[in-house]
Amino acid sequence: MESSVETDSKGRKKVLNACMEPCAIEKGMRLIGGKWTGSIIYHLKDGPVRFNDLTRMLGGASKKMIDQRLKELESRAMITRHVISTRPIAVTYELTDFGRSALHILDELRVWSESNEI
Amino acid sequence: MESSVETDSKGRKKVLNACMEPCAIEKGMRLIGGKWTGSIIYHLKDGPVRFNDLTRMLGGASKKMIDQRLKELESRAMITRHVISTRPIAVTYELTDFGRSALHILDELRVWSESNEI
DNA sequence: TCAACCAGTTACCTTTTTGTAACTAGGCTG
DNA sequence: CAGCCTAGTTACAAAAAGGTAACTGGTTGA
Repeated sequence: MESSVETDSKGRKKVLNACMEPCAIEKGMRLIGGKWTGSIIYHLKDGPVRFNDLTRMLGGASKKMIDQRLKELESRAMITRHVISTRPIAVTYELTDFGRSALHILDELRVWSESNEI
Repeated sequence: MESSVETDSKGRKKVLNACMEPCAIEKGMRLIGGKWTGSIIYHLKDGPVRFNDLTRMLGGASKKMIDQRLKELESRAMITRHVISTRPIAVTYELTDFGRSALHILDELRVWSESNEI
């Protein structure tokens, strides 16, 4: 991440340590920066939540969106899906330790964001 | 952000405090979560940087991308643009105090992201 | 029986985003 | 003169993302 630019005697520029494709910040953003992704993680912080309850909590997001994000998060091992009953089908989503490790970043983001209000 | 779901005696569900449209986390993500946005802010952390130097540092991003992001950031008062010479035109971009206030979040994101490597 | 619940899924359409490559217009170097 | 430098801009095309609303197939309660 410590990129710098050098100029040789002829004015030709060269970069040291360029961020090729995804540098750490970009990679991190791709994990928690998608639309609604951060919000979903944040709403799981107090324990397992059921699918339709999530859709209700995140007023602006469609089921399709939430379904997509949940699948992404599960494939990255940030949440787990548990079927707690098959009769009237019931499912909960829960943070893994890895998912939980992102919470402090999201919480700082929330505090910062709330302090930006004018 | 403290959404919860209540069920009445008839099993009907109701949400308290649903996140309508953009809750704090979503709003924050829209400020620093765009593609390359976080990286640009982060690369300005040590002082003013020139346009083409930024494009060189962020190897994977096109000029168009960077141009767009810079304009967004400027319109949100997170960076400022300075023309330092018109003859051979030269411009630098610099963080404002507001832009700088996002750095600690990005730095935590970077640390977290780097620790995720397998 | 009607209506609401569960957890999704599906098709369709629109919007947004992103990438590519060429171009501006002038200046400096070898 | 060819080729790189400055900071962008432009047009075009392709790809990805997002929203809507209906539907599955079964359960439960009034």
